[in-house]
Amino acid sequence: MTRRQPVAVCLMGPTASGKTELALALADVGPFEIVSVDSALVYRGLDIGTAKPDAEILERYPHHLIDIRDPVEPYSAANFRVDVLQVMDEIRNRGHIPLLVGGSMLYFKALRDGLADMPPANTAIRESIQALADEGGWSAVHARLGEVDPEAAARINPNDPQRLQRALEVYELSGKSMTRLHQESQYRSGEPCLDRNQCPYHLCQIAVVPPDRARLHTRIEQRFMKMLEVGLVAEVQRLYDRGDLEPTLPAIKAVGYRQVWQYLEGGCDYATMVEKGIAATRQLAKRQLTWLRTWPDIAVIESPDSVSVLKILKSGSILE
RNA sequence: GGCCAGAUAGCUCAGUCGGUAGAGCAGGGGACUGAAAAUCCCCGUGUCGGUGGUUCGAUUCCACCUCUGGCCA
Repeated sequence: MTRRQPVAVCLMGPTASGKTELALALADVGPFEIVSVDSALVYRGLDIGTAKPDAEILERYPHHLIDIRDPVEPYSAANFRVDVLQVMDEIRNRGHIPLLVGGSMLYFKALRDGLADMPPANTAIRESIQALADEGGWSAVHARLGEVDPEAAARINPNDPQRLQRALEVYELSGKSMTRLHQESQYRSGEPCLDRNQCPYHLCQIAVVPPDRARLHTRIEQRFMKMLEVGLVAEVQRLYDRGDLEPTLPAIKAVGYRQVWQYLEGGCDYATMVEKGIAATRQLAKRQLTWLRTWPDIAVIESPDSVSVLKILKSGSILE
């Protein structure tokens, strides 16, 4: 079977579902190079709490897009799309197949569907919008957005500061509404515009979806307790002690880090921190499963079993 | 042993001047375009500790009992 597009394999699934071990097993038997699709693994120094593979594993199984940012530098889905396409091309040029593994579903979506051509985040603009919110509440931001982008204002909940801020930011930076930029990226001269958004790879998408939520919850709890045992608090303490990191940064808002940070600040006791950290991980898994439930063109497996994955890859003619 | 305060959703608690009850957290479902491990939306029936009594009617008032705190011995 011939394909016009090169192939890449996507391994998706909620946190603690066993994606990493599965990827390692596949790398042993196929011409794969592992690419992390994870918004927290990109940060250096976030190791234990992100369940990042240890140095020895990374030595034997190189992972792309891990440890590519300092925690002070925010990473984004747009950055990811640029980086991942470049990495995938390099892998392809070596005659290998990209094995994309992770749980950041927006990143997978950005790769698959592309992103509209919009200005990147801008600190100064965000601060000015935050100032407007501090003064008049987020309803004031919502009202302002209603003047420049009524469709976005109708779509975005007035209580959703992140999306309100972004939508207004896009207008302030470009002079065009987010709604209009979104439309312009889909159509150019009245014709569907696919060159920018289309994914140049054929994606074979496989998801690990544990059928038993209670068991997943148990795994999550055990894994968090293990992280604490092997030094999660000390790891966050090192980040805390740097002095240049803020709890508003994406890296520090990551599951586990946010809760331990709060504990280190004296915001809660140890037991509460543990409880909140576990709950936050369960909630993350739930959101990831929500994405997966309606994700198109996906092969679902119930456990991280490399045999069933190989069967899928062979039936799709991705492996011999 | 005596006195006092509690006992209501998985947890912490509010409340019902007597007409069978509601918040936060947890949990479930959903949304998702440069912060996404983020951000936001929707979802609350539970022998109101047990047994009796008063009452048309008790989770609410009364008595006793059980349990948990605290104080006094």
